[in-house]
Amino acid sequence: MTVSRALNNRENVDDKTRKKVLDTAKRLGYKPNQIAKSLVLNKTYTIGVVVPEISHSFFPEVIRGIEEVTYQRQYHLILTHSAEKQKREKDAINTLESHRVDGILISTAESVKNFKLYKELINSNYPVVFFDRYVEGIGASTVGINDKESSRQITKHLIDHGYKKLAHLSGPSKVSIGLKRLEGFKEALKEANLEINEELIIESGFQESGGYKAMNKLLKLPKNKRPRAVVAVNDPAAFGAMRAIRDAGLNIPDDIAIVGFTDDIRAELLPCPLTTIRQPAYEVGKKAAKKLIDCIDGDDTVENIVVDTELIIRKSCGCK
Amino acid sequence: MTVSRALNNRENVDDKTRKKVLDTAKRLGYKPNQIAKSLVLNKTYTIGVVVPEISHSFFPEVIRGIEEVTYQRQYHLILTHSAEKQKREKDAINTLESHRVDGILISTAESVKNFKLYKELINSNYPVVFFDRYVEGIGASTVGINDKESSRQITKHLIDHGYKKLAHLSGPSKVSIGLKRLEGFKEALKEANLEINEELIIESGFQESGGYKAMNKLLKLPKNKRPRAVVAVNDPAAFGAMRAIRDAGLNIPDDIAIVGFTDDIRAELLPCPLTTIRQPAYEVGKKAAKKLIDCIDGDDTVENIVVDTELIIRKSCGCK
DNA sequence: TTGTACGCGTTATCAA
DNA sequence: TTGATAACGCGTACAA
Repeated sequence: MTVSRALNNRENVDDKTRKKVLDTAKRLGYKPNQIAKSLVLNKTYTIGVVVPEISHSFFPEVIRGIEEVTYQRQYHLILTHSAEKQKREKDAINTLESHRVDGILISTAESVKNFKLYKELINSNYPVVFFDRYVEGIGASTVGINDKESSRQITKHLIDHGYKKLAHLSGPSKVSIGLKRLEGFKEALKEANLEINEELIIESGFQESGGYKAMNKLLKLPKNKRPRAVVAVNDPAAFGAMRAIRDAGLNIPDDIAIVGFTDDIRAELLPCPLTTIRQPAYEVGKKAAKKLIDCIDGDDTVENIVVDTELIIRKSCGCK
Repeated sequence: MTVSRALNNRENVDDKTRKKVLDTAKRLGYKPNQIAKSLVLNKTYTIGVVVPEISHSFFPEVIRGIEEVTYQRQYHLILTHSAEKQKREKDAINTLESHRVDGILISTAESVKNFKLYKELINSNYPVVFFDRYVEGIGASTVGINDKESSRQITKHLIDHGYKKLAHLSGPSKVSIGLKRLEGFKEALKEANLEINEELIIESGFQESGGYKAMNKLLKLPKNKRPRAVVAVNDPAAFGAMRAIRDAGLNIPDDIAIVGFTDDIRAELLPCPLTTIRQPAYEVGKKAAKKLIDCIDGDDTVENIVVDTELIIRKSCGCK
């Protein structure tokens, strides 16, 4: 016990004893066993992170933000990856619980169809914060952007520059950010008194391959029905769509204009740089981690934290 | 004890008892406590990863590879980030030890000046595998590429196309891959009987900013001493250098040719696509994780695993 | 200031 | 097949 006190810099230890303990600890290469500590304190100083993908742009930046905060606040990070699969996400959450992480940060996988697991987690008082792809109204805080408003804004940008026939490549039907972006798209059309043509709203999902396929469907429409401009749910989907447009021998933006969402690192480097919405990934990571650790420390207010986005105008929209 | 046996699917439990246990466990929402398990078994099924950066390209892919293997083999991942700082790397390793991870994967930070900490780790029989930025000859396995040979190859490519005055933007002087790439560069010059001009070898480090600064130094040389082609230690350094060249009003590759190393996702998208060496990041991650888990499982052979690279010829070298 | 007893949740071991 | 006991390494509570 005296050893424990000495190692933890408590007051009530004789200086000589303390020195002896510390010297011996050093000599023997003693390393405190965090596992035993966790067991007795019922606290691991570890948080779990579940990301749906580890691609090249958005999520690594978010993770960097999370890591920054956890490092500062002396927490650690168990990283899991759902690969957009519901089963893997479930496995991840279960093992994070088993490892008794103090809280969990989640960005939902594309294929998640119901929120029972999340609800159970939250109802059992497990601290959970969603980031980017969130589920609202089930009692957990969220950190994200204003998807609807940002989507409305970028759609309006196209409309303001005279485009009238707009298509939308939408996200998976169950994922919040996809739905909100779709809403924003529709709202912008309504505000401009443009007809909403369901034929021009195609589910692409979040991946490049889906964007490619979805765009090809649009390109198969008779010429007079084809869209003049496309709002993609995110940048990867836009990249796929751009490839489809180019493969069809058409020009961006002269034949078809297109905009994305994310500001992927590749967006500005493309042959025709992509107009998009910049999401501050690093900020999202930091705020999510902060909120989670606050929750762990007893903050039980549920917040929906919104970080600001920025419309980045490049060439693909043909407005510049 | 019977409960433990039932939950762990052991043989010697009566079927009725087992059913009762499982039902009750479910009803109570029982989740095994991995922490307690770890304490008694002295095994956490967790590995620690130390990366020097979480940028947009190489390391996220490596991590994806690591995650794939750990998921399959039922391990978990504690991710730490040294941000290229020696102190943070040290903190990371210490806390990973305290968390009793079963093994550690390390890619060394740029600023690490001595290997004492690594040696202690390895000498205390802690399973350690280095990946990408490795330290050889201290008893740990490594997974990387043949840096020297790849560097020699890409340098030779430039020489074969007639360039005679070559510069090198080198990595930090203490990091293995930087040194090896420098060696490869020199070797290619020697083989071609070209003079090695130390004035044209400048330390840029691994970051874009360093590449920019280093290139500016080269550009300040009198015109007749300036290099005609530049071999950068990696792609980010090359990106910085390209910016410096463009800022000086010069053309790539007509005034100065340049090549990189990594095949960062941005390399092919640049206005002048970058000739580079492709490193199979995902493979590196998988092989490193596999080797580490093998070590944990008792494999005590020290291997230096080399994964193949590929020379990717684009426009920046002016050879195509 | 120092030390003793106990408990965290689990498994191994050995006895019933 | 089931159960009792001890142990993993640590911190809390209390006693000396």
